[in-house]
Amino acid sequence: MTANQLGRVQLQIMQVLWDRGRANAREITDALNESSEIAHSTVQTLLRQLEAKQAVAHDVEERTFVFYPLIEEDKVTRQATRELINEIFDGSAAGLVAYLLENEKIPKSELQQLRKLINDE
Amino acid sequence: MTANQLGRVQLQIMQVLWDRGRANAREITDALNESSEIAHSTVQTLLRQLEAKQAVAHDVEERTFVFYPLIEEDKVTRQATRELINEIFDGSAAGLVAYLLENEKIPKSELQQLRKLINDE
DNA sequence: TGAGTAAATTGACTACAGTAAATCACAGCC
DNA sequence: GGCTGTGATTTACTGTAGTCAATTTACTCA
Repeated sequence: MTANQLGRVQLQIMQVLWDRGRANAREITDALNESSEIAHSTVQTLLRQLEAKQAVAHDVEERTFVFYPLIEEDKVTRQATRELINEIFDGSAAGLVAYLLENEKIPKSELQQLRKLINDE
Repeated sequence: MTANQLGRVQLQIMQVLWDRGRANAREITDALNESSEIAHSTVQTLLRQLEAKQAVAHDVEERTFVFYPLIEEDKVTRQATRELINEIFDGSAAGLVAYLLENEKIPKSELQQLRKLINDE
């Protein structure tokens, strides 16, 4: 199956879980509500969807569900990045790097670190 | 709202148009069929959707529609890249660059050019 | 034992991408 | 004038994300 493709809000939920390791639905709703309004039942629906695609699982503790991630953040990062490279940058990671250097303003301090990185390659 | 957000196949259609400047539905279908099977009527449906969201427009020539892009490739590139940075890399373009340098094998020859780029910054 | 509460479950709806068959319209041909 | 092929239009269906309200379930405590 096309298992791990996440929607916008689904991804936000995963990020809460990656962050905390485990959390119940209420905690996730509260966390998401810090950036934008979302109903608790919506979060629960999305948790189900995530469970259906085996992105998360849950234990029962004190009769509430405590969710935890099954897929790794790194895998999602890699996959999302790859998708951008393939669909937009014609498969060239270097093309994306060049684009970023030319078009995104990167703070001096971070540029310094990147310079180090690239010279070590 | 989600105005200019393109689906997977919609993007492929746009790429054909950016490439050629203009093309009729048949030509687009043929181009897409080089990589994977897709019915002509599907392409036509998607062209309508693209027209509805004002991503393309058409002229009539010899009673067939000749489509051309209304949105610029650059805008889509920028927007897709920004989305990745914001959703996955916590808003940090430098973070994405670092990730790419560390995780994507970039050919030596291209690394050389990137080095030049980054040192000019 | 019954009220209150918190969580889970159910059900319903919108929106959109992708899929494509069926049908319509017309121009050129025999 | 009817036939055929091409392209446009119509219609229709699936799947999935996101949205929630309403209902059910389960437990606590007064």
